Amino acid sequence: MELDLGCCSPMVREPLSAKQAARLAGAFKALGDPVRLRLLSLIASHAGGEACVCDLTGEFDVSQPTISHHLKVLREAGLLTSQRRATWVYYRVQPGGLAVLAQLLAAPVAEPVRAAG
Amino acid sequence: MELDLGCCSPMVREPLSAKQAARLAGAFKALGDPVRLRLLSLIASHAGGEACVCDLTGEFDVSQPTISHHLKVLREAGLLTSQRRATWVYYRVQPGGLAVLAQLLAAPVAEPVRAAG
DNA sequence: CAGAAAGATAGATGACTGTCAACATAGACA
DNA sequence: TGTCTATGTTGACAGTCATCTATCTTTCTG
Repeated sequence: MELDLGCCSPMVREPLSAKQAARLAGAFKALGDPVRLRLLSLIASHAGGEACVCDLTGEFDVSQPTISHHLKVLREAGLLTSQRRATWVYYRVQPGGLAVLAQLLAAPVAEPVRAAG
Repeated sequence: MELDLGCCSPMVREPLSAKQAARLAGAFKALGDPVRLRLLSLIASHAGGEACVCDLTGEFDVSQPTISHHLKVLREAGLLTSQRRATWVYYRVQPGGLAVLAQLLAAPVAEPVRAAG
Protein backbone atom coordinates (compact mmCIF):
# COMPACT_ATOMS: atom_id res chain seq x y z
CA MET A 1 0.00 0.00 0.00
CA GLU A 2 1.31 3.35 -0.99
CA LEU A 3 -0.90 5.94 0.63
CA ASP A 4 -1.33 7.66 -2.67
CA LEU A 5 -4.11 10.13 -2.09
CA GLY A 6 -4.41 11.91 -5.37
CA CYS A 7 -2.79 14.60 -3.41
CA CYS A 8 -2.42 16.15 -0.17
CA SER A 9 -3.80 19.58 0.49
CA PRO A 10 -4.68 20.15 4.13
CA MET A 11 -8.00 18.68 5.08
CA VAL A 12 -9.06 21.92 6.70
CA ARG A 13 -9.11 23.65 3.32
CA GLU A 14 -11.74 21.60 1.59
CA PRO A 15 -13.87 18.64 2.60
CA LEU A 16 -12.37 15.24 2.05
CA SER A 17 -14.13 12.96 -0.36
CA ALA A 18 -15.51 9.76 1.04
CA LYS A 19 -12.85 7.87 -0.85
CA GLN A 20 -9.99 9.97 0.41
CA ALA A 21 -11.38 9.74 3.91
CA ALA A 22 -11.56 5.96 3.79
CA ARG A 23 -7.98 5.74 2.65
CA LEU A 24 -6.69 8.18 5.22
CA ALA A 25 -8.69 6.67 8.03
CA GLY A 26 -6.90 3.40 7.41
CA ALA A 27 -3.55 5.08 7.93
CA PHE A 28 -4.65 6.94 11.04
CA LYS A 29 -6.19 3.80 12.45
CA ALA A 30 -2.81 2.17 12.11
CA LEU A 31 -1.39 4.98 14.23
CA GLY A 32 -4.20 4.63 16.74
CA ASP A 33 -2.50 2.08 18.93
CA PRO A 34 0.16 2.90 21.51
CA VAL A 35 2.26 -0.15 20.70
CA ARG A 36 2.30 0.71 17.02
CA LEU A 37 3.15 4.34 17.67
CA ARG A 38 6.08 3.30 19.81
CA LEU A 39 7.18 0.72 17.27
CA LEU A 40 7.20 3.38 14.61
CA SER A 41 9.19 5.85 16.66
CA LEU A 42 11.59 3.15 17.84
CA ILE A 43 12.29 2.11 14.29
CA ALA A 44 12.58 5.64 12.95
CA SER A 45 14.92 6.78 15.68
CA HIS A 46 17.01 3.61 15.68
CA ALA A 47 20.56 3.69 14.43
CA GLY A 48 20.62 3.56 10.65
CA GLY A 49 16.91 4.25 10.48
CA GLU A 50 16.12 0.58 10.71
CA ALA A 51 15.60 -2.09 13.34
CA CYS A 52 15.12 -5.81 13.37
CA VAL A 53 12.27 -7.38 15.27
CA CYS A 54 14.73 -8.58 17.88
CA ASP A 55 15.51 -4.94 18.67
CA LEU A 56 11.85 -4.26 19.31
CA THR A 57 10.25 -7.11 21.17
CA GLY A 58 12.17 -6.44 24.36
CA GLU A 59 10.70 -2.97 24.62
CA PHE A 60 7.15 -4.13 25.16
CA ASP A 61 5.11 -6.24 27.52
CA VAL A 62 3.39 -8.07 24.71
CA SER A 63 4.36 -11.30 23.02
CA GLN A 64 6.46 -11.62 19.88
CA PRO A 65 3.51 -12.64 17.70
CA THR A 66 1.69 -9.52 18.82
CA ILE A 67 4.65 -7.36 17.80
CA SER A 68 4.74 -9.17 14.49
CA HIS A 69 1.05 -8.48 14.05
CA HIS A 70 1.47 -4.77 14.72
CA LEU A 71 4.39 -4.53 12.34
CA LYS A 72 2.26 -6.10 9.67
CA VAL A 73 -0.50 -3.56 10.26
CA LEU A 74 1.99 -0.71 9.92
CA ARG A 75 3.47 -2.24 6.80
CA GLU A 76 0.08 -2.71 5.17
CA ALA A 77 -0.78 0.88 6.05
CA GLY A 78 2.17 2.03 3.98
CA LEU A 79 4.11 3.30 6.96
CA LEU A 80 6.85 0.68 7.16
CA THR A 81 8.86 -1.46 4.80
CA SER A 82 10.56 -4.70 5.68
CA GLN A 83 13.55 -6.52 4.34
CA ARG A 84 14.93 -9.91 5.29
CA ARG A 85 18.70 -10.15 5.70
CA ALA A 86 19.96 -13.54 6.80
CA THR A 87 18.04 -14.65 9.86
CA TRP A 88 16.70 -11.22 10.67
CA VAL A 89 13.97 -9.03 9.26
CA TYR A 90 14.68 -5.32 9.28
CA TYR A 91 11.99 -2.68 9.31
CA ARG A 92 12.31 0.93 8.34
CA VAL A 93 9.95 3.85 7.96
CA GLN A 94 8.50 4.15 4.49
CA PRO A 95 9.77 7.47 3.13
CA GLY A 96 6.94 9.92 2.78
CA GLY A 97 4.37 7.79 4.56
CA LEU A 98 4.17 9.98 7.60
CA ALA A 99 4.77 13.11 5.55
CA VAL A 100 1.53 12.67 3.64
CA LEU A 101 -0.40 12.48 6.88
CA ALA A 102 1.46 15.40 8.42
CA GLN A 103 0.65 17.55 5.44
CA LEU A 104 -3.00 16.64 5.63
CA LEU A 105 -3.12 17.65 9.26
CA ALA A 106 -1.27 20.87 8.55
CA ALA A 107 -3.81 23.41 9.63
CA PRO A 108 -3.94 27.15 9.30
CA VAL A 109 -6.78 27.04 11.78
CA ALA A 110 -5.72 30.28 13.44
CA GLU A 111 -7.38 32.30 10.73
CA PRO A 112 -10.99 31.83 9.68
CA VAL A 113 -11.34 29.46 6.78
CA ARG A 114 -13.87 30.17 4.10
CA ALA A 115 -16.06 27.58 2.48
CA ALA A 116 -14.46 25.85 -0.44
CA GLY A 117 -15.94 26.95 -3.67
CA MET B 1 -9.00 16.83 26.82
CA GLU B 2 -6.21 19.04 25.70
CA LEU B 3 -3.72 16.87 23.90
CA ASP B 4 -0.95 18.29 26.01
CA LEU B 5 2.00 16.08 25.31
CA GLY B 6 4.77 17.58 27.32
CA CYS B 7 5.88 18.65 23.95
CA CYS B 8 6.03 17.82 20.44
CA SER B 9 9.28 16.89 18.82
CA PRO B 10 8.88 14.59 15.85
CA MET B 11 8.44 10.99 16.85
CA VAL B 12 11.09 9.90 14.39
CA ARG B 13 13.78 11.69 16.40
CA GLU B 14 13.52 9.78 19.64
CA PRO B 15 11.32 6.94 20.87
CA LEU B 16 8.03 7.91 22.38
CA SER B 17 7.47 7.06 26.00
CA ALA B 18 4.68 4.64 26.74
CA LYS B 19 2.72 7.49 28.29
CA GLN B 20 3.11 9.80 25.31
CA ALA B 21 2.23 6.96 22.99
CA ALA B 22 -0.96 6.19 24.88
CA ARG B 23 -2.04 9.79 24.73
CA LEU B 24 -1.24 10.20 21.07
CA ALA B 25 -2.80 6.91 20.10
CA GLY B 26 -6.09 8.17 21.49
CA ALA B 27 -5.98 11.16 19.18
CA PHE B 28 -5.01 9.13 16.13
CA LYS B 29 -7.67 6.60 16.91
CA ALA B 30 -10.19 9.41 16.78
CA LEU B 31 -8.94 10.18 13.29
CA GLY B 32 -9.09 6.54 12.32
CA ASP B 33 -12.66 6.57 11.08
CA PRO B 34 -13.72 7.86 7.67
CA VAL B 35 -16.85 9.52 9.00
CA ARG B 36 -14.90 11.38 11.64
CA LEU B 37 -12.23 12.48 9.19
CA ARG B 38 -14.88 13.89 6.90
CA LEU B 39 -16.68 15.55 9.78
CA LEU B 40 -13.46 17.24 10.78
CA SER B 41 -12.69 18.50 7.31
CA LEU B 42 -16.28 19.57 6.73
CA ILE B 43 -16.27 21.62 9.89
CA ALA B 44 -12.83 23.09 9.31
CA SER B 45 -13.56 24.10 5.75
CA HIS B 46 -17.07 25.36 6.45
CA ALA B 47 -17.83 29.06 6.25
CA GLY B 48 -16.71 30.79 9.42
CA GLY B 49 -14.74 27.76 10.52
CA GLU B 50 -17.74 26.30 12.23
CA ALA B 51 -20.76 24.18 11.42
CA CYS B 52 -23.87 23.09 13.25
CA VAL B 53 -24.88 19.46 13.33
CA CYS B 54 -27.65 20.23 10.89
CA ASP B 55 -25.01 21.19 8.33
CA LEU B 56 -23.34 17.83 8.73
CA THR B 57 -25.91 15.09 9.01
CA GLY B 58 -27.04 15.44 5.41
CA GLU B 59 -23.56 14.65 4.13
CA PHE B 60 -23.52 11.09 5.42
CA ASP B 61 -25.43 7.88 5.09
CA VAL B 62 -25.52 7.33 8.81
CA SER B 63 -28.15 8.44 11.32
CA GLN B 64 -28.04 11.62 13.32
CA PRO B 65 -27.26 9.84 16.61
CA THR B 66 -24.26 8.27 14.93
CA ILE B 67 -23.03 11.68 13.81
CA SER B 68 -23.56 12.93 17.32
CA HIS B 69 -21.53 10.03 18.63
CA HIS B 70 -18.64 10.72 16.28
CA LEU B 71 -18.65 14.40 17.16
CA LYS B 72 -18.40 13.45 20.79
CA VAL B 73 -15.42 11.23 20.09
CA LEU B 74 -13.66 14.06 18.27
CA ARG B 75 -14.49 16.50 21.03
CA GLU B 76 -13.17 14.18 23.74
CA ALA B 77 -10.02 13.67 21.70
CA GLY B 78 -9.37 17.40 21.89
CA LEU B 79 -9.90 17.98 18.19
CA LEU B 80 -13.22 19.83 18.28
CA THR B 81 -15.01 22.26 20.50
CA SER B 82 -18.75 22.78 20.66
CA GLN B 83 -20.95 25.69 21.57
CA ARG B 84 -24.70 25.86 21.84
CA ARG B 85 -26.39 28.91 20.34
CA ALA B 86 -30.14 28.88 20.54
CA THR B 87 -31.45 25.62 19.14
CA TRP B 88 -28.26 24.71 17.36
CA VAL B 89 -24.90 23.36 18.47
CA TYR B 90 -21.92 24.64 16.56
CA TYR B 91 -18.68 22.74 16.25
CA ARG B 92 -15.30 24.11 15.33
CA VAL B 93 -11.80 22.72 15.15
CA GLN B 94 -9.87 23.07 18.36
CA PRO B 95 -6.97 25.39 17.59
CA GLY B 96 -3.72 23.50 17.73
CA GLY B 97 -5.27 20.08 18.07
CA LEU B 98 -4.30 18.93 14.63
CA ALA B 99 -1.10 20.94 14.71
CA VAL B 100 0.30 18.89 17.58
CA LEU B 101 -0.27 15.71 15.64
CA ALA B 102 1.11 17.18 12.42
CA GLN B 103 4.28 18.21 14.18
CA LEU B 104 4.70 14.76 15.66
CA LEU B 105 4.43 13.20 12.26
CA ALA B 106 6.81 15.71 10.77
CA ALA B 107 9.55 13.48 9.54
CA PRO B 108 12.98 14.19 8.16
CA VAL B 109 13.02 10.61 6.99
CA ALA B 110 14.77 11.46 3.75
CA GLU B 111 18.09 11.48 5.54
CA PRO B 112 19.31 8.68 7.76
CA VAL B 113 18.41 9.23 11.36
CA ARG B 114 20.91 8.34 14.03
CA ALA B 115 20.09 6.78 17.33
CA ALA B 116 19.12 9.24 20.02
CA GLY B 117 21.79 9.88 22.61
C1' DC C 1 19.93 -33.77 7.72
C1' DA C 2 19.12 -32.27 12.78
C1' DG C 3 18.68 -28.62 15.85
C1' DA C 4 18.32 -23.89 17.13
C1' DA C 5 16.91 -19.19 16.51
C1' DA C 6 14.10 -15.38 14.26
C1' DG C 7 10.02 -14.27 12.72
C1' DA C 8 5.32 -15.12 10.66
C1' DT C 9 0.85 -17.37 10.68
C1' DA C 10 -3.46 -19.65 12.53
C1' DG C 11 -7.12 -20.05 15.60
C1' DA C 12 -9.40 -18.63 19.84
C1' DT C 13 -11.10 -15.21 22.95
C1' DG C 14 -12.37 -11.13 25.44
C1' DA C 15 -12.79 -6.24 24.73
C1' DC C 16 -13.88 -2.51 22.08
C1' DT C 17 -16.50 0.07 18.37
C1' DG C 18 -19.81 1.71 14.82
C1' DT C 19 -24.43 1.62 14.14
C1' DC C 20 -29.35 1.98 14.92
C1' DA C 21 -33.97 2.59 17.18
C1' DA C 22 -35.95 4.51 21.08
C1' DC C 23 -35.97 7.83 24.41
C1' DA C 24 -34.41 12.13 26.80
C1' DT C 25 -33.17 17.00 26.91
C1' DA C 26 -32.97 21.91 25.61
C1' DG C 27 -34.56 25.87 23.47
C1' DA C 28 -38.19 28.47 20.62
C1' DC C 29 -42.66 29.83 20.32
C1' DA C 30 -47.70 29.74 20.37
C1' DT D 1 -48.05 25.05 29.62
C1' DG D 2 -47.65 22.38 25.58
C1' DT D 3 -45.63 21.34 21.23
C1' DC D 4 -42.23 21.34 17.71
C1' DT D 5 -37.32 21.17 16.24
C1' DA D 6 -32.41 20.21 17.02
C1' DT D 7 -29.18 17.34 19.58
C1' DG D 8 -27.64 14.24 22.94
C1' DT D 9 -28.00 9.72 25.49
C1' DT D 10 -29.09 4.78 26.25
C1' DG D 11 -29.20 -0.01 25.29
C1' DA D 12 -28.53 -3.58 22.11
C1' DC D 13 -26.12 -5.95 18.55
C1' DA D 14 -22.85 -7.23 14.97
C1' DG D 15 -18.36 -6.65 13.44
C1' DT D 16 -13.55 -5.56 14.33
C1' DC D 17 -9.30 -5.69 17.06
C1' DA D 18 -5.51 -6.71 20.38
C1' DT D 19 -3.78 -10.40 22.48
C1' DC D 20 -2.42 -15.04 23.55
C1' DT D 21 -0.75 -20.05 22.71
C1' DA D 22 0.58 -23.24 19.41
C1' DT D 23 2.57 -24.12 15.15
C1' DC D 24 4.92 -23.21 10.88
C1' DT D 25 8.69 -21.25 7.74
C1' DT D 26 13.17 -19.60 6.93
C1' DT D 27 17.93 -19.44 7.76
C1' DC D 28 22.18 -20.57 9.96
C1' DT D 29 25.31 -24.05 11.90
C1' DG D 30 27.06 -28.46 12.95
